[in-house]
This record gives sequence, C-alpha cells and structure tokens, in this order.
Amino acid sequence: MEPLELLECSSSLAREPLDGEQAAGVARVFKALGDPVRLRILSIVASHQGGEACVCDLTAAFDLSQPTISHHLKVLKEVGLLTSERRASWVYYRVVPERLAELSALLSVPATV
Amino acid sequence: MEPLELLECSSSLAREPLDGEQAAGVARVFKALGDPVRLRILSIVASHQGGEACVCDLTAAFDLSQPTISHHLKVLKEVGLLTSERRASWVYYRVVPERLAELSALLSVPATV
DNA sequence: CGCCAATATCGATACCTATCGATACCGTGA
DNA sequence: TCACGGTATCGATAGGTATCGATATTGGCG
Repeated sequence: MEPLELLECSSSLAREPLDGEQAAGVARVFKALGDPVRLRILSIVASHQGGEACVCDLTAAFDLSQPTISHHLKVLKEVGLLTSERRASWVYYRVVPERLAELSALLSVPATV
Repeated sequence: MEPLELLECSSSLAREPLDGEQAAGVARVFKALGDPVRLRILSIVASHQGGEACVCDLTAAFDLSQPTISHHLKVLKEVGLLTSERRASWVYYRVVPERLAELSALLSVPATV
C-alpha cells in the first residue's frame, strides 16, 4: 500500500529539514506508535515465540474488546509495521524489522555538528 | 517534568513486552512525533545553524499562526524532545539528542531471534 | 451442507487535538 | 516608566480517533 522507504536515502532528522510530504509520511508511522495499546501489541508480537503472534494471543493480553484489538492491528499494518498471514482459522502477525530500522535510523543523531 | 529514561535499562521493544506504564510513557513521546508540523519543527531545529532556532525562525517556515507554532513547541518540550532558553527578546530551542537516542534504541531490532 | 470459532467491518459515541483570533506576559530601548 | 516586539496562554471550534456492541466474513469440521 506504500513503499517501504520513508525517505529516499538520507537517514537522520538532523541532516536537513524534512519537506511537507516527507514529514506527512513519517508522521503517519509515528502516530501509529503513539498509542500505548499499539506499542504493547508491537512489543508482544516482537518478543513472542517465533516472532509472531495470533490475534487470540493479543486479545487475551488486554482488557479490550476483540474489535478494538483488530482496529489497532489494522493501523499498525497500514503503516507497514506489521504483516499478517492467515493459517487455518488463525491470523498471525509479525513485525517488519526493516520498518523499525528505518525509524531508528531517522532518530539516530549524528554527534552534535 | 519527567525523568529522561523511558525504560529502566532495557533497550528494545522486542526484548520483552512493555507493561502498561512503560507503554504509556513511550507513547506520549511518539504521539508528539506523530504530527507533520512537529516533525518538521524538530528537523528544522536539529539542522539549523548552531543546533538551535528561535521561534521567529519557525513561524517564518510555516503557513501557520504563531500561537499554533508555540503550541507545537510546548508539546515537544513537554515530552523532553526540545529544550528552550530565552536570550534577550528571543527564545531559542534545541533538540535533546539523548531523547532521540533513547527512541532510536527502542526501535532498533536485534537480528531476528 | 450447515454450524462453530476466529477475525474483520460497521455505526455510534465520547473524548482528544490542531488550529485560530484575542489577549496576556515579558524583555528591551527610548 | 512607557511603548513595542517577541512569545505564551486562553477559549472556541471543527475534525479525528479509541472504544464498544452488533454483525459480516472466513475456514474447518461433523
């Protein structure tokens, strides 16, 4: 739904000012991270056995309705932080490490210039 | 207003699931980054001559009212991403590199386990 | 073929927030 | 001390979103 590269090639926020379009793309991803439930979902999936978790694992981990968890999974998937795969009746989610790495690089500050 | 350490000592989201309190703290910071204007402010300040920019530099860079820029600066400051210093009539903002580094570390994925 | 369990979508609602104009605050210089 | 320019705060408003219950969808199984 969207190319994986948030910025063409540069890495850091401090390199040069983001233009409006770049900022809008990056902001979408950070906005997805800006919710405690989604952060916990991400960390549960990332640290889960085998690097994946099914929706039932996640609904069990929260005191929230199943539609709410499904909504958060959709948000994380839309910004490229998660992928999903259906196997039998269950849907398994995995993190996209390249996406996290992109964000990590964006925030890594080269020693104060 | 808040200790700088988002997590006690661990580094990565994938290490182990965040608890609710940790997630809430981290989410506040990512939420601040989840707005295109704030991302651009941050990148303008970070890449500005001398590592600092005054409010007048920022209001000039956007087609937004001065109170709106001031609001965004307050949000970034409240989550520890910016500091400010008044000199004469002007207020200068700087990024807090440690804060960016924390987030960067949080998102850095150890090779798929 | 029809039922059941797992997941996704829909519609409604209460809360949050980005934005503005108006105004208050605060150094500086006359 | 007063006026002025730079910045912050306030109050209002329009649009966004997290959450829910109800319902649709999908695949396995008897």
